[in-house]
Amino acid sequence: MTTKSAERGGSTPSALLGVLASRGPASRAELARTLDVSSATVTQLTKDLLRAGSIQELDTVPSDGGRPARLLGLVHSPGNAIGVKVTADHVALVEVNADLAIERSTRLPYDPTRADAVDQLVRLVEGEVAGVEHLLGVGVGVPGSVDAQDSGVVDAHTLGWSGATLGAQLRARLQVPVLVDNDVNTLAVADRLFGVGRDHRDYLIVTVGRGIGLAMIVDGNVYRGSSGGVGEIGHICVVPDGPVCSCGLHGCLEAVIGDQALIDAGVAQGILSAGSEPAALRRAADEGSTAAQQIYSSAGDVLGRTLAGIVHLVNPETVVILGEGVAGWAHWADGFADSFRRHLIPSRRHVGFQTVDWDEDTWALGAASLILASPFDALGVAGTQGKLVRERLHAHASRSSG
Amino acid sequence: MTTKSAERGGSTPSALLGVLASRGPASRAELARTLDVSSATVTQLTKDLLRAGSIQELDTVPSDGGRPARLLGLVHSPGNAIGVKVTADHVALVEVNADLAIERSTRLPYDPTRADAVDQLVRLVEGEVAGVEHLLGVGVGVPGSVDAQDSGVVDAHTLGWSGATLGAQLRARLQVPVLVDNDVNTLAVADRLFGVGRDHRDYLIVTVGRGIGLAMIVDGNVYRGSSGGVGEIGHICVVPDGPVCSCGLHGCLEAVIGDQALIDAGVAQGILSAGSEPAALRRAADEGSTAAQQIYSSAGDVLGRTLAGIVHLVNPETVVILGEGVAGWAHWADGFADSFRRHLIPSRRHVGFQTVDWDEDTWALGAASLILASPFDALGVAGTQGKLVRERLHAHASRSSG
DNA sequence: ACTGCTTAGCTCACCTCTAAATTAAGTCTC
DNA sequence: GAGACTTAATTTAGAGGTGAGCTAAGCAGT
Repeated sequence: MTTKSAERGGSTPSALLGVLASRGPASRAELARTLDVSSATVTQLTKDLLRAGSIQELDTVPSDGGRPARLLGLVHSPGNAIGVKVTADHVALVEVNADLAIERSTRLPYDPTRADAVDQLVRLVEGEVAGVEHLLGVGVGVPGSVDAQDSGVVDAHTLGWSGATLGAQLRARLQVPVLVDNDVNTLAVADRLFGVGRDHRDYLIVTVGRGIGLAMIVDGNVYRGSSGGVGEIGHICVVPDGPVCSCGLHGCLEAVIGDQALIDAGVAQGILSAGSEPAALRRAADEGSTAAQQIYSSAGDVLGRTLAGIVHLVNPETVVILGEGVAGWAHWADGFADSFRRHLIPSRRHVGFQTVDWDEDTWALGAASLILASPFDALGVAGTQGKLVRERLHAHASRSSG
Repeated sequence: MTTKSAERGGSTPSALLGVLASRGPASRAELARTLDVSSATVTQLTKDLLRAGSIQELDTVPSDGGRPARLLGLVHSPGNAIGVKVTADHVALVEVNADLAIERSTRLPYDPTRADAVDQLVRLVEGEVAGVEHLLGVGVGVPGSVDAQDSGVVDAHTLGWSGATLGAQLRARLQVPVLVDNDVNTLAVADRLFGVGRDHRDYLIVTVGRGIGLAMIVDGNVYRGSSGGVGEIGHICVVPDGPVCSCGLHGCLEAVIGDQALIDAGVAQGILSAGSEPAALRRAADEGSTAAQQIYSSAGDVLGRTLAGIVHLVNPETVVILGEGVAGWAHWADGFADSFRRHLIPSRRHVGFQTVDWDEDTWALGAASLILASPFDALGVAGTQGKLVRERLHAHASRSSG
């Protein structure tokens, strides 16, 4: 019966700063269109921000038939954000500025199965946070489900974590805002802010690699479902009574086309030795091994069939494919494209898909974007911590001495 | 970047009337909780409505520790709604009052493949509308995708319609507000207002019968996707290279467990004659035919596996199963329940499912609920037509002579 | 009867944003 | 170079909602 979020708390001024920070100078009219508020509101808010010294008038852009626009820009950079991606064997950290440009990047070995794993992680992040000036906050991406971004309680099968109070412990020790979310969701947040998603309101992000993940963008926001568990497509059954999966079920998508499954297939065919890395299979395919190519293409076939079904279900505008696996996408592509089209009903054949360049920092960048997206969090997904980020944004932006 | 709907247009006073109409008298405090607005707002709005004569103070309910509440109720019934469900061979119509109680119900033969099919439909509805006093509007459910409730352009493969301007034509001739939506979506709207969905914000509606359909409720609202096409699960491929489907693809869910597929299986096993009705198979199973029971249970198995995958994807609180097919649910049940559980990862095993009693009027009731839900349409899904319904609601409620 | 507690409902100051009208500052056309 | 047109920005009145603090009206224990 009810639709409004309980406490949105006037996020518009922060959103205004956020746009200027992440996209550079803009005119008032542009801001009004981007933020979908009236130009009257923008006039009011910019007046306040000008008086506070947070923003300044810059050049006038040449007219194209009407009154020329006056660009507005930030006086100071509003500060940096730190992104942390946790995996089963390492932690990747990045420090980025307000437009998600990397200032520093680190990878550290990490064992999440230790009893004091969370404590250990806190220490690693602490080292990174030390000495960062004007830090807006820390974003964390984990391979598992998270109850809420601002509380940050993590259930992650692949890390062996259940009910880990990651958010609370980081917050307590770091004394900066901390947001935690599922790793694929963080990619979706980043993509929506800085990537393909700027032009879409309803679409899917799919990751291929060690696991197979998905994030769903609904009406412009990442949809988290009833308990933060949207997108567990790695455990959709695609081969009844198929190979056993790490989750205990049979024939899961991940057990059929995840990195390990592809390697196992390579070993079974005698083209890889046991314990090979995903890159080894890719090299084999690159070098012309038809067996390796066949493994990729039949994985592409399964993925295409599965995603076609998902497209029937959720009717996205497009599908964006990400993850370590895209490095070998050239080999997936044929099997995938054909299968995807072939399994779509005619009225959905227009739905496209695209891969996006991948880098080993991309996961951590996604995590950092949780912080950078807080100004735009009109639904209040980021809760108290998001509000803290917005306060810091204002404080940093209006600092009196540059 | 933007999240707000452009024009919500103060639906709260209408929502207040809507609650009183559909759920009966309530106290101000109850209204505030139900509508998720502050009690201050309710005081203001009820004051206006009391002055306008739309509502009146009724009994005082006994206290349970605090100040006793004064119930508020409508002075006049705000009027009736008409629901229309279109199928490939007939049209079902109901007239309901504000709490979805049936006042009249009709079924008429109908041929949607005729060139003047839409015109014909308009005439049928026109007959039903004539003489209805205080009509709030007409809701229509169609088996296909609809661009938007208030424009009502229909693409329906099973009816042979493509770009049919159903909404415009009905509106022009009937001179009352008309809302059109996919039939499964109309069930979801009804369920959310009057059924199981009152207690859920994120869940799924699944229909079994001639086709297999689904509706997704996201944050309390029916999600329509990028082009009104959410829920086409009938054409998810569940058996690679399986039987050919009416859509031209192979192994679609509908081609495997739709009514026709079950009948075909019965014919193949020699327990049904060609051209039998779904009820014939059900009777056979009722009477102990193990072949018939086997058909149902393996259909249940496929459905369970598919829905488990969907639960992994969208993380609903629960799944509600509806449709003509629930008449034979006792036979589906074993195969389904086992398969559904078995294909869920442990952390999702708590997700339940339930069937709801079905009646041949249920589809048309869903259609009618589009009208009754307009007062609660905070997102503006129902657009201009929804606003017209709200205006009528106010006009009827405050009419001076009862 | 008195105190404390709970829930219901009202008043009021205020906040956020909007629509409409107005002013500002350019380009284009003849 | 005078209007016509276009787009940018401001002003103003007001819609629609909130939160805090208040009063009202019951219950329960002493």
